[in-house]
Formats: sequence, structure tokens, C-alpha cells
Amino acid sequence: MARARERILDAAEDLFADQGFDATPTAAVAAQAEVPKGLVFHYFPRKVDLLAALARERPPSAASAEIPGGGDLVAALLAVAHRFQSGQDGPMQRILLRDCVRHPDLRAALDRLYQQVLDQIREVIDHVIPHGHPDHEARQAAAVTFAAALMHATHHHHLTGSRFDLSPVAATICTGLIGHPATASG
Amino acid sequence: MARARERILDAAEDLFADQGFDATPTAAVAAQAEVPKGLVFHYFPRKVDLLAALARERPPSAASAEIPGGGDLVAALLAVAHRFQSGQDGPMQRILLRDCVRHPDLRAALDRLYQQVLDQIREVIDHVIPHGHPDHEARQAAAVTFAAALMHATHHHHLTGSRFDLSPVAATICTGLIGHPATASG
Amino acid sequence: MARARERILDAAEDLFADQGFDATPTAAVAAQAEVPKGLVFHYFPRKVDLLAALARERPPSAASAEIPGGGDLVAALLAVAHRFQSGQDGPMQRILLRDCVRHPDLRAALDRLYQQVLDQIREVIDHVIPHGHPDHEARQAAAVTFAAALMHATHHHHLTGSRFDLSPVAATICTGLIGHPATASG
Amino acid sequence: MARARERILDAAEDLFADQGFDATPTAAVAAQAEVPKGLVFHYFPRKVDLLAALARERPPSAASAEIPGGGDLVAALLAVAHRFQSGQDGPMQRILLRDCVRHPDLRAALDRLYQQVLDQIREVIDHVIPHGHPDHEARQAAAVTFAAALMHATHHHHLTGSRFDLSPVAATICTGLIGHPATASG
DNA sequence: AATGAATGAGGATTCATTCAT
DNA sequence: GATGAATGAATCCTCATTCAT
Repeated sequence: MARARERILDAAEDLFADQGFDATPTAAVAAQAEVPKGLVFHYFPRKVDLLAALARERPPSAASAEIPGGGDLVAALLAVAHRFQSGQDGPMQRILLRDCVRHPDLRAALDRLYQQVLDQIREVIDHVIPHGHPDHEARQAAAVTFAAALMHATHHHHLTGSRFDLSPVAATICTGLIGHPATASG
Repeated sequence: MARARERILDAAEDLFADQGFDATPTAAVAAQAEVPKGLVFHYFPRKVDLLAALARERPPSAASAEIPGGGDLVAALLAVAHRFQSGQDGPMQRILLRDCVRHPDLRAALDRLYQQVLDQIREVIDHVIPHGHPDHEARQAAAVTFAAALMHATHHHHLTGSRFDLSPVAATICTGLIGHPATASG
Repeated sequence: MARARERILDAAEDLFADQGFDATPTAAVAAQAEVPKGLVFHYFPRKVDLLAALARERPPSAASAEIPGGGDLVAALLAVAHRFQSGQDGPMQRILLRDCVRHPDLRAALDRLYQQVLDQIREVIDHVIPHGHPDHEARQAAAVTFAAALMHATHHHHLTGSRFDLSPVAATICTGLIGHPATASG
Repeated sequence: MARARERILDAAEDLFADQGFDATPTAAVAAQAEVPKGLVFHYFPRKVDLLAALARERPPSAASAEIPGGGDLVAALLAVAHRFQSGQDGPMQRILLRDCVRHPDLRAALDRLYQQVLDQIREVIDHVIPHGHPDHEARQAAAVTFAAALMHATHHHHLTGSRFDLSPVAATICTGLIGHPATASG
């Protein structure tokens, strides 16, 4: 069954996200994937290769969906955050955020994820505030701010299970950009 | 020697910060503390008790020093961040940020740390912008924003070894609060 | 490609000589031979069959070349030794000497090798000292002595990488046979 | 029980001599020593440390006993050989001869053993032929010859279980030294 | 004949924890 | 209290061998 490899990756993603890489025995991966233990090592000679394969083949993408129009920057930012935190890549995000500390191989994937988030936020800002009023630098600073807060919020969420409310952050940024926290335009 | 207990905690703090709780054998703690292995278990019956003792007896404090006057909010915020990231509590911060994921006992300590940071930032804001122009809510939102970004920056720092520049964040927040990113007053 | 079998044997000879039979995975043989793993087992159902095939099909021969004339027994003996230790059968010698301990199948091949060495030495002795002065028994004893020492020297060489100087041995034997260690005749 | 370490070494010596180092699981050592598996690693963190400890703490000694007088060099040499091959150090000899190939740590011990054998043989020669007739060089050459042959004979013995008859070797050497193979002096 | 996925027994090593002294 | 020997469950990984295709 050529699916074995995929099933192993599925199981690994699941278990690593849940308990962490180090705390997950390869035997558990094999069990959940319903393959014999040896097969895991057939495809991934060392346990860490499983992690690397996940980072390589299943990078979490901050998939940018359509940007909600309407000129409401706060809503747009929160929508980005929501999409990011509710997407199907939760498991990989957890793995990256959790295990990056001990497995620097994951750093690249985490960096890429952050960059995607940042780019997406910037895109949203530019879309909602199309003119040129706040200059490039201010826009980028705003994007960085929201991206950093979003990363923290996501970490917090994975840590505690409860959401970190980003509304104040979005409001602060919005005010910084257009002078008031509410619906832009006007 | 009654110092043994302290030496054990010193060693544990050091090693846990460096390699993580799970990856540090108690034998290594004993070795670095230069005490016999049995003594570690004499004072801390289970390994996790070591972690709990650290969190209880050596909580990292976002020690608020004097607030730099002068009305420069950006500088004041960055000063808070710098103090936080350069303090002597780096090891305990690392431990909390790293191992909180698997050891919820640490959550309380991490929450407390965040709260201290948040309070301190708020205090700085109120100190620099004493009047009442931006209302309480906006001030708190700004504080939350900077606290979240600071937590992310700290995490990033511990992860990569390189600093995460918080200047854009501080500028964005400052603009949100007083309309322009530079020295307040006016 | 019918050459596959030969390539497998080549690889096995190489690797077994280098790391020993037990320490060489069949997968390594397949890799070095550039054949799929399954093919190794196609030709040699059990790993040990590879070893047996080597011993059977590629026995090291103490190939007797022309005997250096001139009546110098010491030189002649050393020439035999040199030929033996420098021949192309080094790998198989190593395999026999090393793995015979655990794989008695190799014993016959090793015995045959020793016998060839012995016969060849005897031949050299008879060629250099053609008359009948030292009787058959003494000649055979001398041959046995040099053969034993040569085996040890070879083993030593394979073990340490450095040569074991057989000159004293040749000199001793020569003196035993003809009364003085130098060039025979006289 | 403080004897545990000795019992582990006893078991290791036994099993390594019998089946070889690589083919002996540490579990087997523990079982034969009647200690829990973990204790083996308590004393010898890596399996190879067991081997090193054996080589260090239990080096086989070519224990020189009293030299048989009587002036019979052949008998004296054979006595040395017999003592060497019948001594209580058979197991360690086997281990050295067998596993030196893959574990160069043993080389020093094997070298030392050879040196002891050589020295002892030389001593016997000097004792039996006290005068100065054959010069130093010839004596040393004779000793080297017998030592090499003895090593081969021992290896052969360990390999096949049957003795390698050293009489011809002794006779050849004796003739080389004193002109005739029989009882010296006269 | 040829292939490489599949299998699972086995083996070295780690380490928290216990406990006799 | 203090000590380090003792314990054994757990884990990663290896590898000969089988087998469906």
C-alpha cells in the first residue's frame, strides 16, 4: 500500500501537534498509522527525518483568501487573524511553534510562515487604505506590529486553549494608521 | 552543606534554560551542581518538582525600574522591552516560554509574567502621557499590543538568538496614541 | 544485466574485507553494487551465502610466481612473503582471517590458503637448496616455521596496517638449514 | 552487592571469548552475571567500555614460570608455548585475537601480549644458551621467529580447536641457533 | 528475473526513581 | 541526612528476510 508513507505523516502530524515531537514515540506513530514499526524507519531513517519531512512537505500556509472589502481595517485584520488561527494548518503551526526550540531544522519553516503572515497583513492594509496617506514605512510598521501580536496570540492559543483577543491590537494599529479605530473611509 | 539545595536549583535553571526540561537528565543537574545524584531526589522527589520549585521560588519578574522621563513614548517603550530582554531572568523566561507547552504547572508563572509586563507597559504609557487625551481603553489597547509584540520578540530572540526589532511596533503604537510616532509633548 | 551477480560479489568482497562480514548490512552491498536490495537475496538467499560464494568462487591463491634464482634463500623466502602480502587477494585474505572465527564455513578456504603457502615455501626451499643436505624433515620444518610466521605477519599487517618484518625469521630459518643466514651456495 | 561489577566482567569475558564481542548482547552479559540489564550500563556506559575494561583490568599475561633447566632448548621453547596456550588467560587471548580487528582499542593490549611473549622467549633462549656463541641479533631473530609462530599457533588453536604442532618450529630455530635440533650443550 | 515495500525480532542505551546503608 | 548502587520500563534504530507485483 503506497499510502503507508502518507498515513505515517498524517499520524506524525497529529501526534507531534498533540504531544510534541520528543514526547511522541515512533511506535505511537506506527500504531496510529496502522503500519508496522519498521516501516516508519523504512521511509524515515531517523525520527527527526519525520519532522523534517513534515516541515518540507506540509508547510503551513497562511493562505490568503479574499480580502474583505468595505474599508474596515480592524475587521480586515481580525479576519486575517481568524483565518490564520482557524485554518487547517493548526497542527503544523503547533509543531513549528513548539518544537522549533529544540529542532532548528524547523526554523526555516517557521520563518517562512511568519513572512507569509506579514506579507498578507501588509496586503490587507494596502487594500483597505489604498491611497498614500500613511507612507510605506508606517504601513510596514503596522503590519509588523500585527504580525508579532498575531504570532503571540497563536502561541497563547496553542498554550492555553483560550483565544487571545486581538481586537485592541487591531484598534491600536488602525488608529495609528488612519487616526481613528473604526471604519476607515468616512 | 545546606547550600546543596540552592546549587541544585542553580544547575537546574541553567540546564533547563539551555536544553529544556525534558532533555535534561536529573543526573546532569546533579553533576553540574556537584552533588550526588541521590541528593537531588532527596530535595525534589520527582523531577517535575524541580521545575515547580523554580517557578515558585524563582519567578522571573519584569522588574520595573525607573521610567525614563522626557515624554518620549517610543523610547520609553523600547526601554521597557530592553530591560525585559536583558534582565537576569533570561533563563527563567526561556524555561517558561519553552516548557510551558508540556508542563501546564508553569502556566501560572507565565501568566503572571505577562501580566507584569502588561502592567508595566501601561504604567509607562500613563507616565509619559499623563493627561487624559487618549482614554483608558485606548491606553490599555496600546499596552496589550506592545506586550504581545514584546512576548513574541522575546520568544523570537530565544529561538533564533537574534533580536526582533520592536521600533516599528513602538512607533505604530505611539502614533495610535498621540498622532505621531516621535517625541510626545509638543 | 547478468553482471549483477558479479557486481554484488565485488561489492561484498570489498565491504566484507573492509568492515567485516557481520558489520556489513546486505543493504550496503546492494548499494555499492548499485543493484536493488531484493536482487541480492535473489542470487544469495541468505546473507551467509554471499560469504560462501566468495570463499568458493574467489579463493585467495598464494599464486606462486617464478622463484628468484641465485641461491639466496633469505631473499627467496622474503620474496614469497612479499608476493603473498602484496597480491590482489588481500581482500579475501582479510575476510578469511577475520571472519573465519565466527563462520567455520571459511575454514576450508583458510586451510587451503595455508597449505598453498606452505607448499610454495617448501618449493622455494627445495629450489634454492637443491641437494639433500638438510633432510626432508628439516626442510619441511623450516617451511612450516616460515609459513606460520608469514600467517602471523599477514594477520599483523591486516590488523595494524604496518608490516611485520620477516627478515629475522628468514635469517633464522636459513641458518637452521644451511648453517649461516646469508646467501647460500658458497 | 559490590561484586556486581566483577560478576559483569566475568560474564563478559566468558561470553566475548565464546561468541565474540559483537555477537554478544549486553542482555546476555547481564543474564549470565545475574544482574539487571541496567546495571551493566551503570558500570559501563557503552558496551565497548566493557571491552576496554577487560583489556585494561584483565590483560592476559604471558606469565613466565620457572624456566625448565637442562639445556634442552626445544623442550624449553615448547614449554613456553604450552604454558602460554594452557594458561588461564585463554579467554582474554581469544578476545584480543578475535576482536582486535574491529576494535582497535584492543591493539595496545595485544601488542603488550606479544611483547611479553617475545621477551619471555628471549629470556628462555638466553637461559638455555648462556654463553655468547650466537650473537644478540641471532638470538633475537630466533625469539621473533618463535613468537610469531606461537601467535599463529594460538590463533589456529582458537580457530580450529586443534593444536598447531610447534615442534618443527622449535627444532628449526634450535638448529639455527646451535647447529642441531636436539638437546643443546653436549 | 527484478524490485522495493513490508515485517518484526532484537539490541544498545537512557533515565527517573527506589532503597539499603 | 546523604549516597550511589540498583532497577527495569521505554525508546530509537538496525537489518535479515519475505513477498506481492
